[in-house]
Amino acid sequence: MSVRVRFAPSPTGSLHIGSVRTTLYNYFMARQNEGGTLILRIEDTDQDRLVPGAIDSIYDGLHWMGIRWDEGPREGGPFGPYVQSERLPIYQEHAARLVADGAAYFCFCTRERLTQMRAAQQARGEITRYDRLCRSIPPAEAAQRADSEPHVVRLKVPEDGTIAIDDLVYGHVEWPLRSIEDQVLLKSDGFPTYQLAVVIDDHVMEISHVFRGEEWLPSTPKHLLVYRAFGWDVPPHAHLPNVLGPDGKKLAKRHGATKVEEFRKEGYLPEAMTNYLALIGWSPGTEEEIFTLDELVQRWRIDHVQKAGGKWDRDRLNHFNGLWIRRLSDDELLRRLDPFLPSKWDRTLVRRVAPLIKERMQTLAEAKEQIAFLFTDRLEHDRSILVPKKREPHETVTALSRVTVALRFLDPFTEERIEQAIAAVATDVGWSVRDLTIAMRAAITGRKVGPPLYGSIVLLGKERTLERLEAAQELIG
RNA sequence: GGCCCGGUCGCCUAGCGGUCUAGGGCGCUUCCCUUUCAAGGAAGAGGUCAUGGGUUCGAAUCCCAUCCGGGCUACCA
Repeated sequence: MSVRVRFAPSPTGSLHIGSVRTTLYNYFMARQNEGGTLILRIEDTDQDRLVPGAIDSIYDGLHWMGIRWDEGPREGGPFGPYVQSERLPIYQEHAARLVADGAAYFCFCTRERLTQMRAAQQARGEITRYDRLCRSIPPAEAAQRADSEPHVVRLKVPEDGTIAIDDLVYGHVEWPLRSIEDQVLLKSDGFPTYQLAVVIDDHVMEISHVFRGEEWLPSTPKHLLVYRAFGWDVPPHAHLPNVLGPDGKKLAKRHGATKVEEFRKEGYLPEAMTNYLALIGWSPGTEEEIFTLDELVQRWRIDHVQKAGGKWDRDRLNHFNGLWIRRLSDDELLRRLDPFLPSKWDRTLVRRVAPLIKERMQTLAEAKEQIAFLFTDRLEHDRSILVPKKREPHETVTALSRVTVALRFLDPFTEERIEQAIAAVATDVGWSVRDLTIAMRAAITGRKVGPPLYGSIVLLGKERTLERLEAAQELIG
C-alpha cells in the first residue's frame, strides 16, 4: 500500500511554527517513500473561528519553506473536495448511517440544559460529562422529533472496557471507556465536529499514516471509537511532541513570534527554519545536525522522534540562520537581501559589500544598518565614539589629519596600499594600528563596528572617505 | 477534580542493560587569529541522567511509587 499522509490545519490564523513542524514531518514521510503522496486538507468545521486569508497564509508560508504537496484545495486530486465545509453531505450521510446502525443517536438537549447539568455535576463534585439523557429515547420517536427539533448526533460510547492504540512514538496507550463521554459527532448546524470529520476523511481519502500534534493524543480514543462504529481499520498513528515556549507551555503568541510570516520578515532563511525546526523532536541519532530539506527527507525516521516536547530557542535558530547565510553564494545572498534594502541603493555596490558582511549577520534584516554608511552622502557622526578610549581629542585630530594626507595622494587606491598607509601613519604618530582604525571607522562609517575597514574605504571611494575624515576632525576640534 | 503524556547540563539533543569517569550542538567563559565586529580554531565551566525504592553480577537505560511539568476534559480544532 502506498504512503498517503496529510496535514490538516484549521484556517483560524496565520501559519504557526508548530504546525509547520508537523507538516515537515508529514512531508518527510511522503517524500521518502516511493510514490508517497502529501495532502493538504482544510479543517474549517468551526465556522465561527474562520479567519479570512488564513488559507493564503498557509500556502505562502509553506511554499516559502519549499514544501510542496500533491493534493489540496488548489491542486485538486481524486479525493476532493479538500475543504471540509465543502464535504458536508459526506459527513451527514455517514452520521445518518451510524444512527441507523444504532451506533449513534439524536440528542435534543439544549445548550442551556447542558450548562445547567455541568454546573450541577460540578457542585456535586462529579466529573462533568453528558448524562446520556437522550440515549434512552426510542429510535423511532427520536427520528420523528429530529424532523422538527434542533438536534445533534452523539456517539454511543460503551459503558465499560478499555480502548487502546499502539502509537508510533508513544507506544501502547490505553484509556478506560468510562472516562469518555458520548461525544457530539454532528452539530446542530449540520457541520461535523472534528472528531467525526477527521476519521471519515482520513478513511475516505485513504490516509495511510496519521501524524499529528501531541495535543491530539487524549482525543484519540474518541476517534478509535468512531473507526470501530464504522467498522473501519485504524491506520497507524504517530503523535508528535509539541513545540513549547520558554515556560514549557505550548508555543503561543505571548511567547513572541510564532508565525512563519514573522520570521520571514525578520530575515530568517527557509533553509534555517527547516533545519532548526526538524531538530525539535527529532535527531538523526548521530552528531550531525546541518541538513537541507532533501537531506532531511533522506534521514528522518519516525522511530527517532522524541516523546518530550521541545522548547523554542531563538539563540539556536539564530545560529542556524547565520550558518545558512554563510553558505549562500554571493549572488544568492544578494537576491535574498534585496527585499531588506531600500530599492534606491545601488545594487552593484550592494553586490560588492555583501561578501564583506556575510559572516557578520544572523538575520538578513541586520545587513541594512551595517552597510548604510555606503549609501549616504551626509553621514551623521557620533561624536562620542570618534576619540578612542585613552586618547585625547587633539591627538586624534592629528592622527586623522595625517591619515587624510596619506590617503589623498594614494594611487592606486587599493586595500593593500591603504593598509600600508595606515600602518605608516600609526607608527608616525605613535599609535597602535588598532586605535587608529577605531578612530577612522568612527569617522568614516559613524559606527563602532562594521565590515572590514580597508575594504569599506575602497568601496566608499577616495572622495567620500576624505570628506568624512575632514568632517570628523572639525567635529572633534 | 478526572483521563492521558512527559521528565538526560540554562536550551536542542545522543544514549535503547555493560564500551557512560554520560557524547555533540546552542548559549556562556578564556585564549589564539585579527583593522572593529563577526566568522574560524583551541580550551573550559555546566549534568548526583527529577526523587526514592526495587530487578540484575551490572541501570540514564527494565519495574513500582512519589514529586514536578504539560495536554485534554466544548455543538474548538
